[in-house]
Amino acid sequence: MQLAEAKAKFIADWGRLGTNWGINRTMAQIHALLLVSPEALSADEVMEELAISRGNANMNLRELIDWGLVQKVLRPGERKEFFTAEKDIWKVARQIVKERKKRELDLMLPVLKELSEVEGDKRDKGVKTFTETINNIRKFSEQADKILDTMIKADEHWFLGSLVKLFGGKS
Amino acid sequence: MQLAEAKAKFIADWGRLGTNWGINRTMAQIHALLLVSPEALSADEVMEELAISRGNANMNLRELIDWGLVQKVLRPGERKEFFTAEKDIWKVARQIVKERKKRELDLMLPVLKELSEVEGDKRDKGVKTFTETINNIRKFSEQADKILDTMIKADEHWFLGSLVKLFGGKS
DNA sequence: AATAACTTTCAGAAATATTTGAAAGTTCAG
DNA sequence: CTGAACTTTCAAATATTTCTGAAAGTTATT
Repeated sequence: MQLAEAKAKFIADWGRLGTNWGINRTMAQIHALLLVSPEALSADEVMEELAISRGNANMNLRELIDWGLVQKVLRPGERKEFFTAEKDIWKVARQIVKERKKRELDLMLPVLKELSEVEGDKRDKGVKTFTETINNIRKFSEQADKILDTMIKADEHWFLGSLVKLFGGKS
Repeated sequence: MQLAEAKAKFIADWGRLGTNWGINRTMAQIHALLLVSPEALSADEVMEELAISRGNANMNLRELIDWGLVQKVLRPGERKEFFTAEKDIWKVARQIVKERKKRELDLMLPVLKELSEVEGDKRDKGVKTFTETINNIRKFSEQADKILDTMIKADEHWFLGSLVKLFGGKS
């Protein structure tokens, strides 16, 4: 397969994958494009490569920067802004975990606490099942919270090393 | 908070969460409803509680069964089918991991292999960056693949026990 | 202060995903 | 077999999300 074709396939697949995970297709595609670009690209280059509008490119680049996956690069003497993506996949994964945790798990924990305090007779089956389920989810979430915090802070070598040791290095 | 209100909040929040992860809102809401229902519910009860159509209820219940998160229950002497959700959150999480892995990671790995074999001069910067990035993603994915397989097979106690030991039990 | 070179915004248009509901299909008791 | 009680299907309607592009905003230069 030639580079151009491979690149197009990667961008399309990364976009499809994003869609399945609640990330908009274009945002994932821009990310894919920058991941495989040796140099930082301008908004115009992104627009051109992906055949999208200026507004769309701008909005999704901003979102990617927000997620900490892309950075602006300024070239001395040029007005234009260029964009480049972090290429170390371990760092990318950690950043995504960090952001999703912040946007979802951290918001969910207080809600679960509140829900676990529902009023009512504990001998009532409805109340009992509700409370038990919520408490289970809560316990699970709190454990996830700790583990993810550790992962966010961890260095790749240490983290994967530990897991591989834990789970056995050989498949 | 009273049970009815708490239930409604949980269903709404679980639905919103699903949306962020590429799962359709109604499917997540049905799942939430069944998670907190002491008894299995009929399609009619689900329709009524969530104010959705018969077709919608049927399709999303089927999807949940497909994902292994919900089971049909037949009551002796009744024609109607009832639906119940697995309530052990660890099992639920494991099941979701298992299915998503099957639907996404397992399909992605061969694609990454193919992409990593792109033709072209390795001294070309474009080819070099592409190959390196793909190989990085591939290595990462293969490691994830192993770890997830272990998790899928693991028993809760052993798995979380190991992680907690690894990451330190106290926050 | 005027202009050029950019970036950002946002209302309306377009694309995508989800839902409805009525008809068709199935199963079973009589 | 027939009809009642259900479940499934799917084309059309609706809702939601995303995208466009022109106008407004910004910044640097002369």
